[in-house]
Amino acid sequence: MENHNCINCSFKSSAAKTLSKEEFKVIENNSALVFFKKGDIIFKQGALSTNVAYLRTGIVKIHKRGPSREKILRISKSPSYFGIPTTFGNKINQYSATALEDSSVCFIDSNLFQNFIFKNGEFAYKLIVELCENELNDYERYANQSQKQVPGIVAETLICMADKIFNTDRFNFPLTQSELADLVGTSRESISRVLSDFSSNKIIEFNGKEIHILKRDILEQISEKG
DNA sequence: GCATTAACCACAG
DNA sequence: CTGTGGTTAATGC
Repeated sequence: MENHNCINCSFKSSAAKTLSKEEFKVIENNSALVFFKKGDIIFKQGALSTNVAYLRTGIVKIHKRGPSREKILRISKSPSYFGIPTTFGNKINQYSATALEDSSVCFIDSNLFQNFIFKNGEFAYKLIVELCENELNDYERYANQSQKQVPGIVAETLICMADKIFNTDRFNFPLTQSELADLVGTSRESISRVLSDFSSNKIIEFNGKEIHILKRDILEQISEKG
């Protein structure tokens, strides 16, 4: 287990900021800080879940086995909890989490975590806010994605990544094309075609993993048109 | 009918 | 892992 100091951690969640010195002492002794490499599995669907997972740094994908392929449910960026539903909703993990970039994760004993929720209203409230925001985001994506055509969804996803994850129009795309297909519910081939199409129309530029959004206005139009 | 969209397959860098 | 061509099925003028 990594030596770690929670009270001085510069990656605290907004919920954790409400904890007292004493509570940090307790959390320090009942949590583990683990570093993951890109591609490492953080926890796996089907395994027993005994901890709450907090993404301290990095980016992960949350994914679940479907009837034929893997479905990517969400991309989660630090700082965020990403194992709450699977810890409290069901003893067994209902989904997997895999690091898309080098990441660090705090695993917190779930009994202790539960205790904070009981004892500390502000902590609980902050947590609920985070869970609600995630849920609303998911609803938004589901509503859009089930009705847009492939270019529309891909455009939406690129814009979302630029705005919410990387905060720039030029970034290293964290997913393979096949994973992007699993995220938006289409085929790998369609993704390849749409990206080439965007590229030949000079809407985006990409070589390998690096994506550069050249014409954001057009991309937004495509996203809205569906 | 004819066009469009996208999935599935196959094969090649 | 990605790019492309052929084929097929569904849907919409």
